[in-house]
Amino acid sequence: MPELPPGVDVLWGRREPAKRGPRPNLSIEQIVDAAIEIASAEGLGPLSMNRVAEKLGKSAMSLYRYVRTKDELLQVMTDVCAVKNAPPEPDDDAGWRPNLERWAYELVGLYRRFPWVLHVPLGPTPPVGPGQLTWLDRGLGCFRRTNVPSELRLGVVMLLLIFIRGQVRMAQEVNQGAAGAALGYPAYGEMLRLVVDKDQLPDLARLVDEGMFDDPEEGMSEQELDMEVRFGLTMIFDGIERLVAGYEEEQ
Amino acid sequence: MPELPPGVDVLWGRREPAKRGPRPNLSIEQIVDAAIEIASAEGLGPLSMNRVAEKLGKSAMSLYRYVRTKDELLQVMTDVCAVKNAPPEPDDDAGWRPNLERWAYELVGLYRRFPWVLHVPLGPTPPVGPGQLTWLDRGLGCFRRTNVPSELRLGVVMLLLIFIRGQVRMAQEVNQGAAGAALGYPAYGEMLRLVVDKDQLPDLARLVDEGMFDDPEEGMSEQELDMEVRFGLTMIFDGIERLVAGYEEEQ
DNA sequence: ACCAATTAGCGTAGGCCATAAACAGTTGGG
DNA sequence: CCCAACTGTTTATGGCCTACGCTAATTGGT
Repeated sequence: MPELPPGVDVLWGRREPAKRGPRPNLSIEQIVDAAIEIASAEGLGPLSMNRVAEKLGKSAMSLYRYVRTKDELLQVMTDVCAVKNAPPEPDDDAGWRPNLERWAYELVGLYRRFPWVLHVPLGPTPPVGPGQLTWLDRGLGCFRRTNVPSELRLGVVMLLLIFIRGQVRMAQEVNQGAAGAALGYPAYGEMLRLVVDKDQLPDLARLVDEGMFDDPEEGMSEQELDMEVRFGLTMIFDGIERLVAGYEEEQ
Repeated sequence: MPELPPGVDVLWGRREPAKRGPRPNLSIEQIVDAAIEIASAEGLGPLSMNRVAEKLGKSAMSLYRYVRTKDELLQVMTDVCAVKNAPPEPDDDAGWRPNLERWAYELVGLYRRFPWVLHVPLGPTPPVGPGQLTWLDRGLGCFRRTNVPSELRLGVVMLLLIFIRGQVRMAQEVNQGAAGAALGYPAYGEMLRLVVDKDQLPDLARLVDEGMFDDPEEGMSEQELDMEVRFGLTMIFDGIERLVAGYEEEQ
């Protein structure tokens, strides 16, 4: 059996319990839960091995009996997060589009509830944890009653995964900017007015003049965020629809 | 005049030169160039203030006369990168789609040439540097000869920015995985076969059986990468086309 | 001509961080 | 009972960013 990348054995419960030695006073679940709690409350920045251990009343080094490295902990955290927030089961009576739309908006909700997931650095391999693979599977499952070829299914689901990740992250960025505005920086629209030149950036200048960048700084409501996502997703789904039109319902 | 966020004054050349004191033996351009060189060659990980200073034959602390913080350096680096690789000028005789497609593929090329840009942490505000704003402007400019409303223009260009960022980053991830495969991990398809259960992840299992995850591990060629991007972009552009169809060429 | 103000570059040091290595205490198998 | 395995801790190393203070260079004002 070849060696698996870090964290995979943990996630799939393939780590054999120790036979000899003192009984563990800690568990991976506790560690991961504590880490998730910190990250959810304060972000990835303040998440250090020391903080996690402190929260558990243990020493920092004790964690390394359960986790090979901090990066492994991060990878496991993200997958556990996906396990605890499972994707919706596709409804075989509905069409692929409503199913996939529900899947997409659930994913948006997950990223919005756990923003730090978007900042976890990429692991040494593509995702192989049960959580992320389940999300992938349920996305693919939306095409179960169609004849869409496999490559297209994978392409479409990947496209959605990528876009949703990016979109929610961008929304975070804007919100973060609004927070910085409270710290003394001028609002985004204000700053653009200071630097955007009508001759050098004419098309952008027009939008700035129309005040298109003025409102979002006030801290977008969830509704507005939803709107942004909805816009992009609608466009993508329209594209998908044209692409898979020929294969639909040809059981 | 309100205080601008870090780096903006530098990028727009609004920092007044010192009147008194010894002449600077260094310049922001040199520092940024050196940093970009390091990041391009080895990535963001080995990029430390010490490395940059070392490359310039100076001490680490001397850099702080030109840059307020390391994060400011990173923000400036990304924008300078965008300045030196300017977007294409839209051709007023062509339609919006070919123009926007050229713009999109140029952006793909930029991210592929400077992968570290995708890993620069987000700044305290949305981008306000001349480089990034120029890219935004040229994207918007593709709709110059249409009547597409401003909100839609912005939405479309944002959608493309987000998707391209995510897609290229994902491609990097896969390539990185292939590199890790050389380090002893089994190939991605191999790993999936180890963990994917036919009962729990049926739709994914089918793709795994078909060998859909087997080839990309060999280190995708540029051609293949282009294919992946092209697939997603085609889908998006089809969606955009439907969305803006009503406004086209109604001068 | 000269002093005071300003600035460039550097050395030191402090406070974080991840983690390698050695050690003390606990447990089950032979 | 004793050894081997295992847990949790202590200690130590090396890296990082950067606050602070110093020296030396340069210039404006008088």
